[in-house]
Amino acid sequence: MTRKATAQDVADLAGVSRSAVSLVLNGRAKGNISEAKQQAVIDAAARLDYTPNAVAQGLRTSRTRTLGVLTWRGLGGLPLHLIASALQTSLNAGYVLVKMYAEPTEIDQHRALAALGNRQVDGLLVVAPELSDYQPVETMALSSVVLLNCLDVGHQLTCVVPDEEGAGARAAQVLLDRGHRDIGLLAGHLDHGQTARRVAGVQGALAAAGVAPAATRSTDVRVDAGLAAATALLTQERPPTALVCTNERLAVGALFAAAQLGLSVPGDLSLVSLDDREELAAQLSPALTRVERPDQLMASHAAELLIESLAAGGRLDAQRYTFVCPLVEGGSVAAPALRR
Amino acid sequence: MTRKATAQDVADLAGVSRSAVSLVLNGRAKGNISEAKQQAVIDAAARLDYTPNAVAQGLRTSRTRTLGVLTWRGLGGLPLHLIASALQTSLNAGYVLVKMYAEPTEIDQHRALAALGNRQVDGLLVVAPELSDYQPVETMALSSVVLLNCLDVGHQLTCVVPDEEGAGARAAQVLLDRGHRDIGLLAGHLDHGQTARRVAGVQGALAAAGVAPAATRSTDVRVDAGLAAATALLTQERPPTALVCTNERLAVGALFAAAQLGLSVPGDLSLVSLDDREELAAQLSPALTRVERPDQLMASHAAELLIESLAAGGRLDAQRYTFVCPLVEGGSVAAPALRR
DNA sequence: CTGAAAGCGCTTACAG
DNA sequence: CTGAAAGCGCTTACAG
Repeated sequence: MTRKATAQDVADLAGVSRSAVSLVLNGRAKGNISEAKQQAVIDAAARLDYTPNAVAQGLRTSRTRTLGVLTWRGLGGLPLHLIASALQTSLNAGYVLVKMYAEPTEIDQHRALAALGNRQVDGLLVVAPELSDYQPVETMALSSVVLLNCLDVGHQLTCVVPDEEGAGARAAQVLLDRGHRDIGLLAGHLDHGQTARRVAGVQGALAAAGVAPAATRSTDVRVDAGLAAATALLTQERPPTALVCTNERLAVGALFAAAQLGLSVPGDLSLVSLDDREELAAQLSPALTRVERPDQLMASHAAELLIESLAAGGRLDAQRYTFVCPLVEGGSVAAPALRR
Repeated sequence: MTRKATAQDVADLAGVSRSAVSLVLNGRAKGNISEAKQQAVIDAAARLDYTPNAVAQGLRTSRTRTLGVLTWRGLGGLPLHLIASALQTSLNAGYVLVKMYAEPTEIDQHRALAALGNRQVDGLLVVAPELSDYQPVETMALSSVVLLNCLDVGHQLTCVVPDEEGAGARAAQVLLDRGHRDIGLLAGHLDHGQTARRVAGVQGALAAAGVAPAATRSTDVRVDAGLAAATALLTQERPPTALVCTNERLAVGALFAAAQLGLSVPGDLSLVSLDDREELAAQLSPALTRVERPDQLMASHAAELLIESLAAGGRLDAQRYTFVCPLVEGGSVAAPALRR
């Protein structure tokens, strides 16, 4: 922020030309600049605390070492954790992120892409708040793009996504393995792609095991809604012995329902949650057995794909990288209690 | 991302010089360019979908319309919500944010500032995860800097902060007003600046009302720790009739404790929480009466201060803007139950 | 082995 | 009223 040294300053101090400074500092001095002068440049640069002006570099090379991030607000807000993880990886690689919000409408997307284009971003990361299909704006095909947590309907772009259906199946399987056959399901709205996939995974696993479909309550993804829905399920004539929750907040509500009904978890009721990395499930008592979305891994991978393709100067393939959601054992699952 | 039109392209199409394009598009044509040519430029720019290359503009004018954000990880993670709010405001004003993580150590801060300096950011927003004192790196004094959620110990910089002590006092006052005299306090670690301020506010209000200090439990800011601490307080010989929680996660724990002990809220126990805008308190049953930190207002204000000072070309004063944390009524406070 | 020159795309005095 | 020129700081062919 203070008046910065330029390559000319370094050249003057080292007694060489501006070009020599550039060559030495970019590692292309070998066979071009004498050893003595190389050292002089390095010393001068250190003395002046010189680092090249990235704006000028960007203009000259048309590589800004900047990545655009296009994101928008979902039911659970912005995908801040995904973006933060991608940022970490990018910073480590010397890239900087410029984030833009844009509703998934043509017009908004165009405006945002234009803004990023002006800034000469080298690549673009599209980060969805919840797993969904994505209709890319046409201009995207031309540049380096990676979709994170959404799928390109046209199969033209690289996508990094969690296996939400597998996550649902895994959650159900934990309960099946312990002997549960009456399983309830607390879910967000079913017309929501992410929820639909999770629910499909749960029901699919039950069907595969020859077990009746889970009695399902679909609500807002809120603690209080989860409490109400779980209470309704648990006060039925023949209540389930276990619940799967598609989101952490619903699981918090379910745990409240159990506490209010005097049910112990996992003694009277087993609970498994799918986890959006809000870090709630891990802090409950008992900590919930859960299937976690690997935000950190997915985001790092997406950023790396983008950065590596940039370094290689190559186009990205249209591959889909699907990440397994791992099971994390908590203390909320036990064998079902004997029926009264 | 596709090959963009340049000012030269517009000039060619409009039949004028490059300078004319620049003047017209920057609103400085008046008295310099004839009406007819102005219109020709405007039409040509529209036809070519021309917008000036921000990198070139930045190099030429040394104003990049980019703001640096310096932040780090606190006990509750990164201040993502504060940053998101600041981003919203900045984007609306045509500014873009470049975020850097840096531990609050000299060396890390220097490295991050150097990276931002290379990128020629116009100003800097320092965003702390929890209210704290901040020792600015010396180079900062020279540029446009606003501190968000932290205080410059040297009183040289503009700061935007919440009134945490006032928030604590307000929370306590709600309970005092309803007639509570036995008030317990669930707090994070007391050596933590933010927690210390909140606790001081609570105890100060009690003292001012001539009430005995709150029995205090200090724990990690986690749901399970809150549950354990609340259980301990509520199973004492003479339990408090109300609890203040310094954080939402502790409040969730307290509500679990009440549920497990068969205490109804607010019938048997009143609860007030300070709120870090995780939106948990609002979703509980009952929704908690709480004192909210106005993240949105603070962040917008900080961004606006910075952007306005940039537009005015002026230096920022070293003022401290302290934001009141407003009370939000929930359903978790009632008059104390009669003592058995 | 080294330095002078061109040029990325823009804005801004400066001649005419 | 208009166009040609300089220059922001850098990198990269290109002469010598």
